[in-house]
Amino acid sequence: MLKIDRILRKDIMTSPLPTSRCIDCGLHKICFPPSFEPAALKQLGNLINAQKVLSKGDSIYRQGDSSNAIYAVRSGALKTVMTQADGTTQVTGFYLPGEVIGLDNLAQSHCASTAIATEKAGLCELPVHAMSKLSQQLPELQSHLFQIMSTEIRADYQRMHMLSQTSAEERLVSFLLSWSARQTRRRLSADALRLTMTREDLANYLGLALETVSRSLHRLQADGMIAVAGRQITLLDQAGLHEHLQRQCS
Amino acid sequence: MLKIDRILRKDIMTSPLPTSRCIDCGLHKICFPPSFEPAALKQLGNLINAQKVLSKGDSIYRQGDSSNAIYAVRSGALKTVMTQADGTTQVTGFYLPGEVIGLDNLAQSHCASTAIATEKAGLCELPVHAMSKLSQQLPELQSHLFQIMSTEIRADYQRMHMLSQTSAEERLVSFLLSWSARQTRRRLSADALRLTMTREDLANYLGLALETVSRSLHRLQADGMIAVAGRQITLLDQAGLHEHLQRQCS
DNA sequence: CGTAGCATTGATTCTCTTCAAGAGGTGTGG
DNA sequence: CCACACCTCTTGAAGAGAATCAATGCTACG
Repeated sequence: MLKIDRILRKDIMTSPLPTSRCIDCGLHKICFPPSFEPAALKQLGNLINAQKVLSKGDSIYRQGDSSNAIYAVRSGALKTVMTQADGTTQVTGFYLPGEVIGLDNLAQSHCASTAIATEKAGLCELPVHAMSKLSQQLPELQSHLFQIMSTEIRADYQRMHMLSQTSAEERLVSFLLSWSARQTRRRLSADALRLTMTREDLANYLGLALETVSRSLHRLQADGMIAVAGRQITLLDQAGLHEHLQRQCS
Repeated sequence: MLKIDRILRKDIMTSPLPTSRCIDCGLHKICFPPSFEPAALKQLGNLINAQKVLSKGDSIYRQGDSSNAIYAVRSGALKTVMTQADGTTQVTGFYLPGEVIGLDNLAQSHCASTAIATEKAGLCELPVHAMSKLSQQLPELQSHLFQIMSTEIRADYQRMHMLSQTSAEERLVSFLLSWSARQTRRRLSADALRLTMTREDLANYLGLALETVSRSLHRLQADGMIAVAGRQITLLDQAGLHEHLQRQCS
């Protein structure tokens, strides 16, 4: 018998649980550091209360929803978007398998953003309450949560620097290199990038106009640094790209 | 007998501990939510291993230092600064009494930024290790830490939106209003702001040139929204300032 | 095969930066 | 107590980079 907690949107499927054990998941070494004992992983797996499947365009939670879970991405890709009081929006992040969504909702009553699948995606739902409790017993889990949150904060500072101090081209380069690093983490090619978002979302994320993204990519291609084929981007000269970031100082 | 763990800089004073009990601190209702039991507060106070006093320009920790504590500001003001690989810097935050510095170092081995007093400041040092342990016993402390971290992440998203989507004037206005809110939290005037940083640091924080900050303040003054007298800024028309942010959409 | 969403390219406009000079304010030493 | 130096802030003029407006091209999906 399938216990369906609550169907938020008609098109979010809740699959049965038998395979929902972290230890069986090919991503567990990415989601959680190797220091985790199998026993701990099993406990963690036990508290996953549902695996969700989203089709492109579906949202796993929406801004204003009451927040009671965080999510680990198993497959596919998502973005998070915040709508401001003035109606403008900000894309706050892109998420790939092995990454965690919803840290900004942890210990908060309502969601501050909306998480949308940019392609068909599968997620594990981790109820906040149960996870807090488990963290009380597993110091390594608590510490891991502190760690991914502080890492997120650091990454945010990095991004603010990028948004406020660098040129359009530099932003693109730094984004591409970080995307490459994320692909590497997933054991994918460091050079053949497959972007999961539209130019518009990327532009919003980088604080640029979408035309500027297009033009900057074009310029990088003209310089022989990359090859652009729609969302398929190949890094031809990683060293050169890194140099691009080390702005020449006097 | 005074146990001095380690003096990082010659000019950081370590004062004796007798008054280091949160419950005695006028700020404890700001540092920690009212839900904290007196007993919990006392335990927390017990783990403060030093109160530090910094004079203007001193740093409590530096980028690259090994990180083993977070800090609560008791008095004065500080800023945090990150130096990038390319030598440029980013001011990542300004801190006032009752606020917590160093969340980005929690569960990380090294500090990613430097915390500098922008005026004489007093801080409580909270050793991370002891605090993690205590969080294992006090669910409310763990939850409070999760909460301030997720709040920080949300604020960062907000700031990214500001940095990437708004005009110089809007950034100033949004900064002034948020500064006003922070003064209110400390039961200070919501209108008579006393900024603690130079125009240069503010400009860097907002992603602008310092000349632009100066000019934008001038314009806001000309519009009768504020009165500028160096770092003393008076909000003359809060409603008008709020309108400034609700960009007129079609 | 046609349409809709996504992406590229071009021309123009505008905001902010940069460079430059000078004014105000503060602290230190004579 | 004043003078000088240093730091901070203001103001002006010129230029650069990105946004905006507009049109066209591409691709994928029904």
